[in-house]
Amino acid sequence: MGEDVIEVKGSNEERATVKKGTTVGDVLKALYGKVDSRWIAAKVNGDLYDLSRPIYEAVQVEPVAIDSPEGLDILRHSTSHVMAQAVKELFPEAKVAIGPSIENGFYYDFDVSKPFTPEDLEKIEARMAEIVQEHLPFQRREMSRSEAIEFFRKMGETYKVELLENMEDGMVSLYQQGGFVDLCRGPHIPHTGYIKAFKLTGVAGAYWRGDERNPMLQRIYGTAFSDKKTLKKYLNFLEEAKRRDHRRLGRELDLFQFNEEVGPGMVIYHPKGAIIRQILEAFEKKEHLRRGYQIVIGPTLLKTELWKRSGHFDNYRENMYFTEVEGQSYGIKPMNCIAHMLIYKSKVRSYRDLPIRYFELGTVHRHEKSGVLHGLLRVRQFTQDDAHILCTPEQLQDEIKGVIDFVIDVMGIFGFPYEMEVSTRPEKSIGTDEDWDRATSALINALNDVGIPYEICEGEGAFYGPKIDVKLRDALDRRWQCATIQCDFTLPERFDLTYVGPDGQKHRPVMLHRVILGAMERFLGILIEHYAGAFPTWLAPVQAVVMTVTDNQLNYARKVYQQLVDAEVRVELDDRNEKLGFKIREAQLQKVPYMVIVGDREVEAGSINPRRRDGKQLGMMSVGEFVDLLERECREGSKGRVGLGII
RNA sequence: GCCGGCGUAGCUCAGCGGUAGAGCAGCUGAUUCGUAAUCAGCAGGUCACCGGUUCAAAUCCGGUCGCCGGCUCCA
Repeated sequence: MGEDVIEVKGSNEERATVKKGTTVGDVLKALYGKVDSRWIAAKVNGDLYDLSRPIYEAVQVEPVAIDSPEGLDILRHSTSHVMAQAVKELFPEAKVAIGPSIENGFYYDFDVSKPFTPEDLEKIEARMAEIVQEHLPFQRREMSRSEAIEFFRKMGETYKVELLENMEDGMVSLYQQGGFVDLCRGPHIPHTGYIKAFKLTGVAGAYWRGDERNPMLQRIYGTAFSDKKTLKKYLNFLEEAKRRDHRRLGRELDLFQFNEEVGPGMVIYHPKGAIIRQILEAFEKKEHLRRGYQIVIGPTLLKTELWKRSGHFDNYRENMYFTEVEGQSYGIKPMNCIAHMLIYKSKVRSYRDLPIRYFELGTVHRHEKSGVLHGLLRVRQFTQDDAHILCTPEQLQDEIKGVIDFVIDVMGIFGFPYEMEVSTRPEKSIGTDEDWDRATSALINALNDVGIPYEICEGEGAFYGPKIDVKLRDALDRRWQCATIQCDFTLPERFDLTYVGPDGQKHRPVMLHRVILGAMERFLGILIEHYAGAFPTWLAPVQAVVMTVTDNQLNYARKVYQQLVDAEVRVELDDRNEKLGFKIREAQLQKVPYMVIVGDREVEAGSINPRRRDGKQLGMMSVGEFVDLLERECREGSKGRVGLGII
């Protein structure tokens, strides 16, 4: 083989020999014998490369298509560069910060004296469309970091300079399309013409480097897809999500309200919302009792002295509400742990008593910043399905595993997809390294034991210990923390909790805070969006509506209604003087699982005629048969845990 | 808390310096009807709140409160 040629491999058996310095694009052509217009970049020995980049060594090359996950990432990243170009052309004084691709799109942050208006966005979008038409190539070049610093300093791009100054690399890469140059690792699409479908979706303030002490930049969000059809599909999904929004469904289904006169972040449950919560709470009590938890109830108001001892006053004061009664300062609980500590302390505990698991549906108040409130998903008063487990260090891992199993079991019943994260020691934290290591590995070992995937979030733990968080997604795919399992080293110590070991000596128990659903409010919000308001029968606030064809069947319908009430079915009677179709439509819009139709034929036969929410008519049956059917359906939907009449 | 947008009837929205509107919901009456909207009539508003500009403010300006989308923070 000559010195100026190299052998390259494809992803399967493809082989080719090319000259040194051949571009990635030409290598692909040699390997696969074709040029696919969907190919926008390639993986060279696993690293992403531009098609225009030359190859000098024997490598393995694999194409990246524009509609693959990695391809979409590249496309969106390139689109963010095009947006930045348009912004720089229209607003030359704007300084650019960062512009990555994100889940479902991209953004770019700019420092501008005046925030962008929606009209600005239209202009930017229009200019971007022109740039796309120009088919400007993305050109890569490399320079030393110090050269790059000088380069961007001359341009007045102070944010790029700051980024570069914080980098370690000796060489950095720059990308240019048209007159716009950006510091960037790449790769990019070959030219701007590859952008077939994009849309700017919004503008918002965002702190430089995500730190609220830094200046606020203007962030423009957008998205891009490989073709117009998929973009359309995505925009439709956003429309669909609006219809699933729990705030909208909460009003339409008469579940709850927020009231300006009451105050922000305070939920008022209407009868139909309250009954769902009652079902969830009844379900939770049963599930906890059968797993060896004891139900306890603590007070809402505790003396401020106690919050000082627990550390909340020092670490959590801004989020707490305080009040004064008879010259004594009290704090409203933002967490439920304190009373549980005091219950533990109420007598001498033996190692034989452990583990102790205290469960409380505890209502807490947290003064959340006004801008973060969000329907039921982020409120100021909420009820946690909270528990504190006190155990010996030896029992810790099994206890964690027990909680993980509990979470998996419950999520399985609701059919939620979820993601788990382990958060490790943050900078600002207390406790010894040994404690942290032991607890962190206990969490990780337990997850490995159970065999479910998880992400590690370095430095994201609570100041008092590492934790496992379980995240659920709302209708818009935003992630919300629900279940959490947190180790705590400080509270057992601050409250001097002990147990007597087999050696007759006092020992310090280990403590876990944990919630399964998290907050009832947040969980209900996710629940509403997950089912789009069409709750399964075991959770539906109204399981059936009895409706007559004409007023002639009213007396009979009232009897049927009463029989269903007696069987503990959540049932309503629609005795309005309306046509059947109208009543069905209303029940349908209320997403009631069953409509129980009663006409002359049913009166005659002493039966009822149920119609399911999906339109299926079940035919005539007796009330008893219908009750059995509902009971069965509740049991099936809740994996056997909940039947009729749970409360 | 920060950046931007928005607050008109119970709900969805129109009106954007010159007498507050529609559809749905509600009420009354008629109709007695078989699986997603029967017909007719009636009633319903401090245009979020406070202040300013103007002969005149729902409309323009400022402030407050609330909501929405983000950022930061979190169950």
